[in-house]
Amino acid sequence: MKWDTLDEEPCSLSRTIAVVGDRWTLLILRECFLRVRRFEAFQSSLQITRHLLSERLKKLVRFGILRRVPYSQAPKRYEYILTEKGLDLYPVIMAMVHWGDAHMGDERGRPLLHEHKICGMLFDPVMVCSECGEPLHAKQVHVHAGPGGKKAVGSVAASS
Amino acid sequence: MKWDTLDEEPCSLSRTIAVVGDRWTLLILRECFLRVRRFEAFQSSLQITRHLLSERLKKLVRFGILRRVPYSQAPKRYEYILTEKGLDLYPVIMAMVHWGDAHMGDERGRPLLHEHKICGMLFDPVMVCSECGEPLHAKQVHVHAGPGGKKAVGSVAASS
DNA sequence: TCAAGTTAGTTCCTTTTTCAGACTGACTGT
DNA sequence: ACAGTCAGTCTGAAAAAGGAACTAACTTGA
Repeated sequence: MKWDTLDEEPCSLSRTIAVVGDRWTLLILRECFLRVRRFEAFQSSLQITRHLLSERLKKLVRFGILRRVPYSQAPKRYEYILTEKGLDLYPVIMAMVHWGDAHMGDERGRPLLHEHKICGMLFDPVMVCSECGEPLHAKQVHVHAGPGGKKAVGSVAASS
Repeated sequence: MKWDTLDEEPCSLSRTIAVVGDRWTLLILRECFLRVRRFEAFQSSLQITRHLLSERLKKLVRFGILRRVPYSQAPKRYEYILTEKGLDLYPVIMAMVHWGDAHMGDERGRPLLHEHKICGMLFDPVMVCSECGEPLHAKQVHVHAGPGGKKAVGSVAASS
């Protein structure tokens, strides 16, 4: 598996990793979800080197996750705004936040709490089945080769 | 933000990234969920260098995501098995797979299909609110500083 | 009008990580 | 005795990341 052709693998996880699976990308996206939009703001809140930030923003624009939108003509200045494709990464980030809350916490409690504006409650994100609505567990899922797949694979029962 | 102290940041996303946010770890975990357990099997299916595989497995054991279990005494041989903490990463991987299916597909269709053994249907994973059960969207979530947080932050309305 | 500040990068050099592949050691099966 | 398996380790080269100064095009305030 080559790192620079990961987005051509017949595996949706590989393709996602090709986009968000490097050292800074998910942290940049967290800032986007916290409404950070400008180069200097990303740089100072993440302490990422300017060079790498520049590269990562270009990559996210290239993959259609951020849009580079001018907000000043002279001098030319741009801000970076999540597209629909970028907004759709919210579940990925929330899944990681939730795992961190559950398994990487310290004695001080969780760093952030999330309130659902729809119901007004503090909540945790839960991954459910689109068909029956039940929470998903690895051992209850069976994998089939799809049309874009290479070969059949067994059931995704986790090593127990 | 330093890469090697990311797991001490007051941010659950950073802490999760400290564990699974490097070049190979999530791909190794995908193999674990596909019931791969042995060094040679990881190596040949991922084409990862043996050195890096060894490092990554050690790291996953150190963080309590895999257990190193002997299956042969002479010669000493071990296999790597997901712990509960590791199994709990399933939603992270499924969220990424689903995003890849939705946004990185090619003309051939999705590589894998998932069947929920509970209801028998092919499904997509959906992230919902633990309190009201509605699907989550970034713009409907408001963030508050929690006990382990540093400072208050605004609402997570995505840059629109 | 002139110096200082802001913003969005680029350039250069050093350090760290990753890659590719050979090598080791303890066995097994024939 | 000899090839093969398995789980790694070692080494040197290549790629990526880090740190910090520099550039370009303005704006602001004195």
